[in-house]
This record gives sequence, C-alpha cells and structure tokens, in this order.
Amino acid sequence: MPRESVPTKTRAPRRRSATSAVTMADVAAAAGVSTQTVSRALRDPASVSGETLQRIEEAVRNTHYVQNFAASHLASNRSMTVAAIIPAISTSIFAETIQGLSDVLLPEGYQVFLGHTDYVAAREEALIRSLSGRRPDGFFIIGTQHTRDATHILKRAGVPVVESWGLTSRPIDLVVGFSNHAAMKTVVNHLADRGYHRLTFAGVMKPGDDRAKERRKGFLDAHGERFPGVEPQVVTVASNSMIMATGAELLDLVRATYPETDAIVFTSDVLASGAVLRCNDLGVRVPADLAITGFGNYDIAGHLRPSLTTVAIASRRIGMLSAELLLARMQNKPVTERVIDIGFELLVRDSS
Amino acid sequence: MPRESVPTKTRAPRRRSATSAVTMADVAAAAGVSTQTVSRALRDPASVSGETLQRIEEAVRNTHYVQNFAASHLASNRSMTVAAIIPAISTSIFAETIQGLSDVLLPEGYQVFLGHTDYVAAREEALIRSLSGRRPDGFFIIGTQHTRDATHILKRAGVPVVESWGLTSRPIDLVVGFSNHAAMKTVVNHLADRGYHRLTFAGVMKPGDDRAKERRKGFLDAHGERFPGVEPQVVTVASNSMIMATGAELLDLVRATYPETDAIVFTSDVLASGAVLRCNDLGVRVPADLAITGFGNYDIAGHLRPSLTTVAIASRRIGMLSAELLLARMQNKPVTERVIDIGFELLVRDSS
DNA sequence: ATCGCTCATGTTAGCGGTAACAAAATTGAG
DNA sequence: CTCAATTTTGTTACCGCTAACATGAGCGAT
Repeated sequence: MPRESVPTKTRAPRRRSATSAVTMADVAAAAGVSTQTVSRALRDPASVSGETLQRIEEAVRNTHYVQNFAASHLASNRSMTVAAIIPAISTSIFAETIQGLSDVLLPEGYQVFLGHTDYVAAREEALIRSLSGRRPDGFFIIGTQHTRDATHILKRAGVPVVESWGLTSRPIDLVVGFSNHAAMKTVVNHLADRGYHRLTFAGVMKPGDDRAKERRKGFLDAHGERFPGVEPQVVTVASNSMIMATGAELLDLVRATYPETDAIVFTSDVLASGAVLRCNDLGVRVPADLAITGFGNYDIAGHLRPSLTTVAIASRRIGMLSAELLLARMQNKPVTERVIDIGFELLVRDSS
Repeated sequence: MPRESVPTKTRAPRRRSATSAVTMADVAAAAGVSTQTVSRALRDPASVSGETLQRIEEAVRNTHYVQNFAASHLASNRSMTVAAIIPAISTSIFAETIQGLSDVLLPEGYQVFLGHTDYVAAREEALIRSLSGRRPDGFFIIGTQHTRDATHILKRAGVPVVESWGLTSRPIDLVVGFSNHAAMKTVVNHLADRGYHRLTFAGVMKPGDDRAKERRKGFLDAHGERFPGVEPQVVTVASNSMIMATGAELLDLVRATYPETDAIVFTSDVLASGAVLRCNDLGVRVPADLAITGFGNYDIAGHLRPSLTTVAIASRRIGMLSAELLLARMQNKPVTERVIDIGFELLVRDSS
C-alpha cells in the first residue's frame, strides 16, 4: 500500500474503511486539481470550467469514487437527511405518507431516516433523541403530542419540524394534517341524519395514539349534541393489533355489550371491514340491521359488499406537502402558513 | 458568544450548527475531564470509573448535549446505519419486512435509511449509489437482480449485504428469502390435484419486478409438467397499481380472453381479493365456477368469503432474520449460511 | 520500599470533506 | 496594451469526534 508521504511518526496509521479507501484527494490527484475543485465540481458543476469538470468526472469514474457524506456533513453542517418518525411502518396508511415524503425528498438529494414508535411515547422520545444525533436537516413526525423532553429536543435542534396527521394551534414548528375530531363529528352527524340513534364507538386505543383519542372525543362531542341525555356507547381494546380479526372481535363485543346498537363507528377501515365481513357470516344485514362506518378509505372500502362508508384522508398528500414545506424551510424559502389543514372527505357508501 | 480561546487568526470562524453548538468539549469542560473520557463514557460506560461517569452524565444533562454522529462516523469509520432498499413502501407486505428489520436494528443502536425504487432498476442503482455515500454498515435489499453497476457498488462497499424476497445461489453476500418459482409450482400442483385444468396466470408485471417474473416462470414450468401440450394462459398488465381494482380488471380480462378458464392464479392477494369480490358481484361462484388463488396471505385473505387460498410468506421474519445476519456480520461474528431459505406455506382455503 | 501489573485518564493526530480567504487566470472596456 | 472586474483554482484551517499511544494512579506480591 504505497503512499506518497510516509508518516514520520512511529504511530500506526488509522484504519481506513474496509475497501473503499478512495477519497477526494485521490480524485483530485487523478484529475490534476485540488480537492476543493473536486468538491466544487460535485456540489455545483457550473462553478467549474467545462474542461476541468470533464477531467474530474472522468477521474471519479476511473477511481470509483463515492463521496463520503459524513465528512461533507461535518464540514458543511448539512446532513442532507430528514428524520421521519411514525407509529408503525406496516400500517399501510402511514406507509403511504412516508412514500409521499420520500417521493419528494429523494429527487432533491435528501435521504430519509425512518423510525417507528409502536405508539409508545417513551419510544418516540428515545427515537427523537437518537435521531437528533444524526443531525437531520428536518423532522417529520406523525402525531402532535410528544413528551416534554421530546418537544424540547426538537425545538433545540434548530431545524424545521413537521408534525402531521392531526392539527394543533401551537405546533412545534409546522403542522400538516386534519382534525380527527371534526372528522368524527361529521360521521356521527351523517349517521344521525340517516336516522340511526344508538351509536357505538369501537376501536383500538393504544395509550400513545392521540389520533384515536381525538376521534373518540369527536364522537362523544357530536353524540352529546345530537343525542342529548343519551349515554354514549364506547367499546375499545388497548392491546390488539389493527387487523380485521380485531374488527370481528369488536363487533361481537359491541353486540354483546350494547345489543341495541344500530350503528358502529370504527376508528379504522381495517376494523370496519373485519366487522362487515363478520356480519355477512352472521347474517346480520348491513346497513338494515346495523350500519358500519370506517376511517381512512383504504383500498378495500369501495370493494367490500356492502361498500364501506368512510372518511377519506389524503395520506400520500400529507407526506408530499410536508416534504415541500421541509424543503422550503431547508432552502431558506419563506413559509407563510404554519398550520395546514388538508381536510377530509366523508364518503357515504352502502354500509350506512 | 464568549469563548475561552479567541482565535488569533483574522479568518472568520466557521459557522457552527444553528443552535446546538454544544460539543463534547463543552461536556468535558463541565465535567472536568478530557473529551476522550466523555467519548468513552458514552460508548462504553463500564470503561470509566463510577464517579467520573456520574459527573459526565450530569454534565450531559446540564448542557443538553447531543452527540454528533457524523463526527463519530468520520472518526471511527462506523456509521451505525443500515440502508434498506425496497420496491415500494406502501406495499404492506414489504412494510412488514422493514418493520421486522427495524425492530431488530434499532435496539442495537442502528438507524435505518429507507429508499424505494418503484420497481425501476435504474432508480435502484441511483439509490444504491446515493446511499453508499452515507457509508452504511450494511445493506438490505428486496430483490436479487440488480444492474451490473449496482452490484459492483455493493461489492465494493465492503459491508454486509442481504438480498431478500427471492433466492439465488450466487448472492452478492447473503440472501434471505424463498423460491417464488417453487411457491408457484406448489399452487399449480394444488389446483391440478383438485381437478382444475384450464389455469390462467394473472398479475401485474412491472419491468423490474423479478419476483413476479419468477412466479410466472414457476407457473409456466409447473403447467408444462402437469398439462403437457396445453398452451399456458397468461394475462398481465404492466403499469397498473397493485390495488383491488386491478384485480377486478384482470378478472374481466381473463374471462374475456380465456373464457374456458376454471382457475386463476394471481400474483398477489390484493389482486385475488379484488377478483373474488367482483365474482361475488357478477354471480360467478368461487370456487365452483372458478377457482382463485392469491399470494402473500394478507390480512384479508382469511376473512374474505370465500376465504382465499394463498401462499403465506413470513415477511416480518425475513426482515428480522436479515437484521440478525447483518448484526452478526457487523459485529464480526461468524455467519455460516450465506443462503437462507425461509420457505413458504400453501394455505388451502375455500376459493380453490 | 520496589517492581510489575491493571485500570483509569490524558495527549496527539487524524477521519474526509468544505468555508473562507487568497491568488492566479481570463475577460472586457477604454 | 493596460488595468480593473470577473472567473477559476488553490491554500489553510478547521467541523466534532475517536484510534492509538502515553501516562499516571492504585495495588498486591516480594
């Protein structure tokens, strides 16, 4: 491993990376320029003369040079990285948001660090702590409620933060979402308008799921308005997974607990679908015997029979919009709106 | 902004990070030790005396110190990062794999960089190129076929690479998956055993989806064995999304193109579900008039009526196993098997 | 007390880039 | 052709941390 300058110290040289020992200096030597010129050629090709650029590009190819972003990050104080924190990756509706985020950020050269919290606030804090050591240029988080420390860390990070999938008048920085509360009220009003009057709210309520809590509150508030004096019916489970089997279970639970129920408001299409399919098995007619509503407008909602009344959320759009806001902030462009309500849409179908 | 040592040079000081200007030196000063001792306390608390450790921990809290991983990475040549490359994030079955991967890696201090290729080989290569600049300590990739350059970059990176969701006798490094080919043969054999004899293969075939190609080949090979002389029937679309509506479309297309079909083999449960639900609408009896099989054992498969015969893949397990292999390699533990076949399971249900 | 050993901590020199400044080369107006 | 303005390239000093080595403190055996 011959090198130009033999170190005069007796100290052993520091181990370099396993194989890819090609550095910018190697490229610079091959192209006959300084490292700074190579750096410029890579970051802003227009700032280097055409001929030099060509020589450098050729040198990059010949040496198989791959830029080391850690060094770049350290020197320039920009990581070209965004941290995304979501409750669960395998919840397809969040995955769509991340896909939207990623679709916008990748072409701009930003990479996405992804972490999931499993709806546990302490894990979210730990994740934020750990991710902030990576010095991302921006944060994207699903949820608007965080531990005190988590909020502090995010504020101290000095980079844009987008909270999402909810709304709050006092975001850490920016928020892109919709009112889960209002959405649920819309569902209850719809059912009340249709003549249903014994409504039951059913869903999975993980301790850290503030969106589910907001939805429950929306249900309770609307229920109080439309059915004053009537005790609202709520059936929730805390530890079950968000799968169709849970929806079927919840259906059974609701029918056992509140047999007079004529409409069930589920917190998710997944649960609602499981319930509809179980109704079909049991011979319960939907919506004649029992109306069912979902949330999220998953792919299945329109294909089920009866098709599912639900609330459509532009989940991919949340990700894309958030990414655009982050980009604007990261590129020091002005961002006028700190709170962006993307709204929701009640899709009335055959199940109600 | 007073500092101890005023620079004697006239040169303007380099801009530090926006807010978090707290460095290890600040912590060291607060604790009355050297930076190296702080570094040791953070990386290996046992290597520092109890009393010193306490002082350092207190200093960390007081200063709100957040370690800069980029500097750590540069100095130690370990990024504590794994790059994950998947065709699409919002395909729930891949999301489960990533969740499994992440579940195992996060507790070990590794963060996951996520990128998606949209089934485009060129985009995969670009992603690998870009991600390798981040110097991840390992790569996880869904798929076993890559461009020549992508393969080279991965090999030159000098870190463990796990390919997945397929099998190959010559992996870049390691592979965790199953034989899509064998899985499809199993499906065809099952249908043939049940007496179906006019089989049609139907699915979405994106150009870069080698798993779909393998499945088609498995279908064709098994078909040739079980129905020698019979022309195999294949109906595919290239650009449609993997949604239920596409399954319904494909059903119509199959019935128009090959009306004599008595069994359709779909490449995904999503498509098969869309087709089953459309059959219910059309009055086509499943499986009496037409058998239908899926792939993946999605949540819906067991809840549909008729329930869906499908191939179960332990997708979360693929992620977890891959993570364990990567960890073993990254921690220089021995890895004996380079090719791990996690197999698959044919779930015979009511649709066939 | 002396020696050798272990354990804890300090010192030094980078890791591979880029910001800031400096210098050289090129251009254009008069 | 001259000189200032502009463009292109080079030089230097870090960014914040850790590997490698050096040093010192503590301790038991002799």
